Amino acid sequence: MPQINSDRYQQQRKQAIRSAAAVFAEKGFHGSSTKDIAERMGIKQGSLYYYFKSKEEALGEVCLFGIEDYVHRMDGIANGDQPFEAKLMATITSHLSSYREKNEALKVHNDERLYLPEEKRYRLRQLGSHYRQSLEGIFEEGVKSGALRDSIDCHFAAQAVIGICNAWGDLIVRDPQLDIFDIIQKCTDLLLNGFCERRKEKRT
Amino acid sequence: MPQINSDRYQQQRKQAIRSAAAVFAEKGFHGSSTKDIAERMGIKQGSLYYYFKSKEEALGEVCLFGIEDYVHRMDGIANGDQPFEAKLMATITSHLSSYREKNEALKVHNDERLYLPEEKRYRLRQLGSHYRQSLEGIFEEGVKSGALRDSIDCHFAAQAVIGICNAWGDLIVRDPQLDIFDIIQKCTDLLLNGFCERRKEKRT
DNA sequence: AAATTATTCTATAGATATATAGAATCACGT
DNA sequence: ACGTGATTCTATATATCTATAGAATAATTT
Repeated sequence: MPQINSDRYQQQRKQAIRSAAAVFAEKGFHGSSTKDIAERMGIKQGSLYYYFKSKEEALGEVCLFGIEDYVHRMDGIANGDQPFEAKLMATITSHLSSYREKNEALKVHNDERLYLPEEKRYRLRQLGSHYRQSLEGIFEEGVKSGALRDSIDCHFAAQAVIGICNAWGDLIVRDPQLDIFDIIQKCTDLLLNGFCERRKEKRT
Repeated sequence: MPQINSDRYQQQRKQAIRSAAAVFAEKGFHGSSTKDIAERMGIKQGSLYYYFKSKEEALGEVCLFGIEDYVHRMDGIANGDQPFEAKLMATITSHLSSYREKNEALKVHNDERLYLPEEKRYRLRQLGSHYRQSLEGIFEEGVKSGALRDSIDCHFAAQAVIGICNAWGDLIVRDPQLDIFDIIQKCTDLLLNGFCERRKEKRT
C-alpha cells in the first residue's frame, strides 16, 4: 500500500507526473509505454504502479498539473481592478508564461486529454469553461467602460484570445528561442488595434 | 499484388483513406487498430494491407489528403490580383471551409502527424511552410499598398492568422452547428480592426 | 540492532496489435 | 461457362503492453 500522506511519497509522485508529462508530450499517450515513463524516472516498469493505479490516472494527473496554474491565476486577474488593456495583457502573459514553465504538461493537456474517461474530461472542461468565462467577463467590462467597440462579440473575442495563445504556446514549446515578451506585445497590439493602417491617433 | 493502376483500386484506396481518417480522428493514431479501420470500411483486418503496406502509410496518406486542398488553393489566392482585404478573407474562407469538408483528415494532420517518420513529416512541413510564406507575401503586399500599418511584423501576422484559423477549425470540427460565415466575418474584422473603440471612420 | 513499514524489484498472466502467407472468392473478358 | 487475374478472407507468428503478485531491499522507529 502506498503511503499517500507522507511527504516523500508526494514528492516522488510529482516526479512521476513530470516524467509522464515529458514522455507523453514526446510520444503521445498511446505511443508511450509505462516502461518509457518508469525509465525516465529511473525506476522499473512495475514500480510505477506504486504511484498510479493505471496509466490513465497518470494522464489525468499530467493534464491537471498542466493547466491548474494559469486557470488559477485567471481569478486574480479577472477580479483585480486594473483597466481593460492591462487585464488583457496580464491574461496573455500568464497564459504564455505557463507554456514556458509547464510546456510538456500543457501540451499533453491540449493534445491527449480526449483519452481520459468522460468523468475526468468533465472536470477539465469545467476548468476551461471557467477560464473562458472569466475572460469573457473582462471583455464585457471593456465594452462597458468604453475601451472596446460595443459591436464586438465577447464570446468570440474570448475564444479568439485563447486560440491565439494556444497557437503561440505551441510554437513556444517547439522553439525555446522565441522571445516571449515580443509575442505578448504583438498579440496584444493585434487584438486591440488590428493590422490596418489608420489616420494617426494616440493609442497607448 | 495490388493493381495500383486500376480505377477501382484507386477508388477503394481513397475509401480506405477516408475510413482511416475517421478512425484516427476519433481515437488517435496509436489508439486506433487496423481492425477498427478495416471494420469501418467493411473489410477484414488483414485485407487492409492490400491498400497500405503499413498502418503508418495510412497515416501519411490521411495527413496529405487533409491539407492538400487548402494548400493548393492558397496559390490561386496569393497570385490573384485582388486587394489585400479580399485576399485575407479568401484565405480565411478557404482554410475554414477545409475544416468543414475534410474535418477528420485535417484534425488528424494537426494532431497525429508527429507519429510519421521524419521523411514524411518533412514533406508536410514543406507544404505548411509554403502556405505560410504565401500568406506572409499577402501581408507584405498589404503593407506596400498602404492597406496595413508598416509597423506590423508580417511573419507574426501570418502565423497569427493560421493560429486563429486552426483554433476555430478545431471548434468547427467539434460543433457542426457553428455558423462558419459568421466566424469568417468576425475573424477578418478582428484582424483588420482589432477590438478597440475609436472615433468613427468609414471602414468597409 | 530488531522490528516494522515503505519502496522497489522480478516475473508473469492475459490481452491485444501488426504484418504476412496462402487459400478462397469474386469479376470480367472471351 | 471457363479461365485469369484481382480482391478479400482465414489463420497465425511475433511482438508488445498493462497490471498484479509476491519477493527483495531500503528506510525508519523503537
